[in-house]
Amino acid sequence: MQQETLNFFDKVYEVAKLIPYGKVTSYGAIANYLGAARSARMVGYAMNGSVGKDVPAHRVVNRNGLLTGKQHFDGTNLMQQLLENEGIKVIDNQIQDFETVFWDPAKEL
DNA sequence: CAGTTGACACCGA
DNA sequence: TTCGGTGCCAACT
Repeated sequence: MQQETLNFFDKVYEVAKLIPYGKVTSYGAIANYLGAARSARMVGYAMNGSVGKDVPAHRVVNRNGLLTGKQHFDGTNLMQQLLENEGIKVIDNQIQDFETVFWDPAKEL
């Protein structure tokens, strides 16, 4: 029952909220699922307003599995702490076994 | 209304 | 192989 009245941002929020516990995805994967593979940057932009949207932005990382958006979080290593809290190994802002915890919306959905 | 920005991704040196 | 620069697309100022 999705309304196409949703903007690109809202669509990103919807997908982000679908990310299962202990899993992560990439901006490009979400953009690809939305049909805007070249708009990966927009996905990150959308996450900027994720606060108050119940969107687990900490589960969204770049193609390299690197916590590039960590800086946008409240403090400093909050994003990394959240991921580790879900069982995801993160070392120096880099997700370990990225392929193992990777969740592709276009593939799972 | 027009210009700049940006939590990325890809290509080339 | 590592580093740098360019490209894309929609939102934000």
